[in-house]
Amino acid sequence: MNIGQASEASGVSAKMIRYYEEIGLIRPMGRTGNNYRVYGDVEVHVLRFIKRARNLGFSLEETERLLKLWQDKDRESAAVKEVAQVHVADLERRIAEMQSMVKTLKHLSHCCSGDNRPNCPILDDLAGEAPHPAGHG
Amino acid sequence: MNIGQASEASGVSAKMIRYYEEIGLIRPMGRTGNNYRVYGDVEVHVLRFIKRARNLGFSLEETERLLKLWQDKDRESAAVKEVAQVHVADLERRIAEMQSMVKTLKHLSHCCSGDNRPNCPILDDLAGEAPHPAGHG
DNA sequence: CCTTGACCTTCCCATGATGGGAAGGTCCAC
DNA sequence: GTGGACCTTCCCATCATGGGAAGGTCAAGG
Repeated sequence: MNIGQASEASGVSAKMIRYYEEIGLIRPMGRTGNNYRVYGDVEVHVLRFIKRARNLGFSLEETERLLKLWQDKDRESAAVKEVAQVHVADLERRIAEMQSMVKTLKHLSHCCSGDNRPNCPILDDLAGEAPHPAGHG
Repeated sequence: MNIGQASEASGVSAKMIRYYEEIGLIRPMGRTGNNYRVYGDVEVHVLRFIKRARNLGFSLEETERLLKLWQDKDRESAAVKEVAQVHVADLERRIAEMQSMVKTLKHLSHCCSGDNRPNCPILDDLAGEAPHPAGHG
């Protein structure tokens, strides 16, 4: 299987497959005589694993840890759970941060007439002249 | 006022102040004879505006639009509201995406014994062998 | 007057994950 | 043998930010 077919089968772009190889996330693939990378079902399975991890928001660094744990038959599931829980905590922190932004923005938008007049509480807030400061950071 | 003092007064790093100037977000500052940038209260106010916009999650491109609207006394508040609402929609989309990840991850973590045994539903899911596929993307 | 330290300047590089595209080699089908 | 669809490597861009080097400037204190 060439890289294009592996890409098709895994949902990971050929560009990314080469990149993952470059950064050591996946092993350098064997090459045919014409210098083409060759993939088998095992490699496609790894790529799909990576893609799913990425879809769940894991960084490539976290994905690498998960991949190693997956391939380590002596792993402790606690280690996997730890990676997941740290990631969940990070997601929840970012969600809370964004929700706070949304809350402020919705309030300001609600207070904005949104017509052809120039007066605008959103700009007033950003300019630091409003009763409802931005307050995020 | 030198760039260090403007940074102190605005909360924007000197590095970023120069960058904002470079990309045209703020006007190139006047220089003293020794080539130092000089800032006044007006510039600090602009920098604080930018910082607040960034704290609310606006991109620099959106911030530039807001800045121009702020400085346009003939603006229509509808234009400002539009920028804010588009941004809110984007935030909400990203929040929903992350919440979906959290939901899946919490479920998988809950099903994981998290002890010294290797069996792990989190890895099973990532490997595509689980009854609860990742399903994000 | 000279040193020291705290500023300032520009320039290059790095992040994280991804895409675009150029220039060149290869292979298959017609 | 030719065209098109692949493959290869290499460089550049994104977005916003920081690090750090190399060199200029200034103020305070000896």
